[in-house]
Amino acid sequence: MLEIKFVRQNLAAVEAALSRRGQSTGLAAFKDLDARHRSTLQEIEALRHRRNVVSDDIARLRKAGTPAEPLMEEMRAVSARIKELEKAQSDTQEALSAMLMAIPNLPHPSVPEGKDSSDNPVVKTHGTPPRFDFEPKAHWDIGAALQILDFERATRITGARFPLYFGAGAQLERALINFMLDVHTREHGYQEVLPPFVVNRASMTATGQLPKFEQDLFKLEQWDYFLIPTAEVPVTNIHRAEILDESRLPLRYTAYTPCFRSEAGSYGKDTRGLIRQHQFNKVELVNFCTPETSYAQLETLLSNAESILAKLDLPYRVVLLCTGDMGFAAAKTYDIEVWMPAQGVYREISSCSNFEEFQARRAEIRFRRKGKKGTELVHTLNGSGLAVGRTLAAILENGQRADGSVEIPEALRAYMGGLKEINP
RNA sequence: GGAGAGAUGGCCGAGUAGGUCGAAGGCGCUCGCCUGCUAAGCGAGUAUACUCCGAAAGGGGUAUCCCGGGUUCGAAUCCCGGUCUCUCCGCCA
Repeated sequence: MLEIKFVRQNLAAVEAALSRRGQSTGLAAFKDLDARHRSTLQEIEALRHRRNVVSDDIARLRKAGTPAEPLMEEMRAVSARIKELEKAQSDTQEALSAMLMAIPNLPHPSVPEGKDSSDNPVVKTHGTPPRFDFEPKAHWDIGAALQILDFERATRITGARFPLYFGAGAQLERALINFMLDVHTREHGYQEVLPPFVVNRASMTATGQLPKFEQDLFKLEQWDYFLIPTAEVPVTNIHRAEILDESRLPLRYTAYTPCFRSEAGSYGKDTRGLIRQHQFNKVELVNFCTPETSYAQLETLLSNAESILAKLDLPYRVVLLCTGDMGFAAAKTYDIEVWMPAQGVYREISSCSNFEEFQARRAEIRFRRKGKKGTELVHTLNGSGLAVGRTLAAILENGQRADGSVEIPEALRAYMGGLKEINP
């Protein structure tokens, strides 16, 4: 959420920035609504002041034994008027906040203008795609042949787009989770957390999934609770409504969770394999820091996520998302894309974003500087480190051999009981 | 699922025959003094948000004692609803 004062004072700039995102702003009514809200507020507050003063007078009169009926009579009218104004005020307030909640974050100046993913510049390429002297297979075919992935049976258990792993596949997924958590905690200094996988509406609102994107979420029947689409939600909300001490920043967490996404509107896309599932595993990195350090932290976060791919010897590249491709809450986002040989493309495997104050304002996560009065909002960042299912898919495709076996990256072998390859 | 208790400032914790309570006291923290060696003592200060005035420094106002309603001239204090926490019973990995 943007600050209402900022929107008020920079309405034209906000609209311009939003049009860079390819959004129609719908801010036409803002100015009027905001003005009405503030003038009514002043009126209400003046009346309340009058009431407070007179109430004290009444108390004094009564103590002195003087009748106060006339004043009480007057205050009856004042209170009725206040109630009337408050009712009107709550309507404008609601409209105003709905409007604010619907405004996406402003892109950072370093974010290139563009309309979709084809406009994202590649900022880095790492490793070389492997060369095969045979036609590389897609990971779903490899997985099926090795009997470690079984999407057909998964549909029996649940429905389309749920994964089912067996044997070395299940073990590999688990190995990846442990490997990623170990690297981030031991080498990068993150604190591991294991949060709830189900969260309430306030948490979803704080990180920006609600109110706009409810259709993308799985909602529990009978409860106003949701399955998390990413660990970002529960982990960012750890500190909701807190005022942190500056000395604790940056606060960095890593968390493994399953993620649940309804993938509304994605029918027909990536219908096969592990790329787009309703449930998948992810290790997430979350960072709370001071405003002046957040862009340096973003670079660190990105390199922390990249290091996993580097250690696994998977070729990847980093792209900078353009204005039209960024998520709702982000000010700047890098995507890491891993090489998928069967399709011959780089596929997103991590998304690392700086949200600046956007989430912190909704979540009321502030900090106090040493020796300074007042509070400031923290900046929040997060990134996948990494999406586990997609990493497994990349390992299968990049490590495949002509005989149908798959080589396990060296860094993972210790997590696989020394296993070097998965054989049919 | 059944029965009961409770939710006050960074923390602990007073405060109910409704008014002078944004809220005692303690702890913590900040600044100063004293003292001098890693202690104690003394003094002062120490919530958040919104809004108005002001170039600023700063000042005024409103709201907030879990949340939402209600009663009342006036509510931290009374009434209703909700949420959460704790205890006991039941059930359960």
